[in-house]
Amino acid sequence: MAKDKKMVTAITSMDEDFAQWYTDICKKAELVEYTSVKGCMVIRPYGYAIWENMQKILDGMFKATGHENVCMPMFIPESLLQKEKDHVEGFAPEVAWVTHGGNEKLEDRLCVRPTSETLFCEHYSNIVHSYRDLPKLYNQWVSVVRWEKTTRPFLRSREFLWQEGHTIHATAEEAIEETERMLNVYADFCEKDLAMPVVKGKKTESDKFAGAVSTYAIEALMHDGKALQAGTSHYFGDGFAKAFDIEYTDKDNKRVFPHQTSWGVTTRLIGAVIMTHGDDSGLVLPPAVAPVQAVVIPIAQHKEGVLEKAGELLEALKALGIRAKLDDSENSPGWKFSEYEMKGVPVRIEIGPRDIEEGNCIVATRYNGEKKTVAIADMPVLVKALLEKDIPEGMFNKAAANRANRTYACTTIDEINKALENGDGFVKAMWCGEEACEDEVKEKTGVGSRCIPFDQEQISDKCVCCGKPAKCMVYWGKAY
RNA sequence: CGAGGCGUAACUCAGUUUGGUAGAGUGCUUGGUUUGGGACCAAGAUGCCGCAGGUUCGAGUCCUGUCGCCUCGACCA
Repeated sequence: MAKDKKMVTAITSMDEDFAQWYTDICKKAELVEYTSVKGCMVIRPYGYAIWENMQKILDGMFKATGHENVCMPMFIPESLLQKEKDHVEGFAPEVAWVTHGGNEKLEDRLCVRPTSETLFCEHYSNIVHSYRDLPKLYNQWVSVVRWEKTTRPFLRSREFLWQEGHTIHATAEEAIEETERMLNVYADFCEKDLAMPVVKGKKTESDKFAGAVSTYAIEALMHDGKALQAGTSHYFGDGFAKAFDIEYTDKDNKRVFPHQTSWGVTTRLIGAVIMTHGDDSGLVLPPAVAPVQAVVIPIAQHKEGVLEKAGELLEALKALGIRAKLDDSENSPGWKFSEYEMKGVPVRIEIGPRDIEEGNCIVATRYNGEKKTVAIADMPVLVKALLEKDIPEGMFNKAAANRANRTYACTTIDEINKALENGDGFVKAMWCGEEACEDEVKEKTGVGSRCIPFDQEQISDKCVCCGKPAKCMVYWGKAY
């Protein structure tokens, strides 16, 4: 039976087992393949193409805001890693140490970079001497290694690809401005290009990056109601400069410590896209990062004229700058429909003998399953409009609606627990600012603080935990 | 690091209880018929049963050890 066959090949439904659904998509959409090293995966061409598209857009945004790309070494000497106390304490447990061949005996052990603040600092101490040398607005696209205990494709791997921006400024004001600017760049990218709504905010003290004065983050809510940190931006003050002896001479010939920032996003964004937009038929990609934006599927392609017409449609799409593909393989049309749905291709165009006779084709949009008949002559322009406007907006609104349904404003611990009976989600609740209350909320409800959003609301005037006067509203949630 | 699960064909797995010639479906190759939601028929190829010891006439199956992977928790991009 055809029905049984479909059961065999279908992915696990997201309601049944969200984690399994996620891994099924990663494998079936040919994004990743496991390797013999735990937590280290092959990012396959289709998955890597998504990352390349993300890189291209983000890199353009970085360049537009004055940043330059550099490349630091992969290895960090232990002595260098240890210069900033909080930083090393945060990262030491998960660094990978290098053993090497040959006779060379290293007094100073080397680790593989878990992040590159220390390398940038060492470099800055060599090249920053005068206020004329500032600012330096650097970024690098590399991989880093953190020896995580449990791993999942894209969400937590031991080696992952990212970009890390590291900037150094004459004043605190400039550095703080930079920190906020880059958080906004990330938020814009997520919302416009990934169609993924995010909450911008500040991390609590306990959740700060190791060595930072303050950490900002964008938080997104996944389809299952769990929160995912999609990007971070840190303000370091002059702490690293002091630890690494970075000093410059200002206009008044005084020795001054500069102020630094760092900010990053990773291939985790691919995981975020999967878990924000995906459905039981597979991946759903936002057009901006989809390796294939439109796929043309010929029906009864052996019949006279069908492949030729399909080829014309392909060329018409390409002429408008659309990343289009024609699948003229021998697989059945039904197989192709399922295949490109699994791969999340935003738009599908069907063309068969019947359509050709009528001068039409069928345009199907992935995220909402809509199919409509369109005159062949109008198709390319229509598809372009779909890709640029209707689909990203529709996807964003769908994700935003899901988040709204799963966002609960609560004034007491009991209310939080009651709200979470409907399923995981964001909890908006007031906080007094004490770490003890932060911990207690997590212990009693399972949700931890995600961030203190810039857009504050007055849910009540009392802390959700201790009832004392509240300082701010916090977004709480279960984290990935 | 704690708890659970799993390692047999490219993939998903059966076979392990009770030791006796290595199995199925999918996929792959070839030929033909098909094509508007994972098509059909026919013929074919594919195995260090994770690895190492042990018990035995004989081990995928029993014993010991080991390595790896997955999921869930705690920690983290």
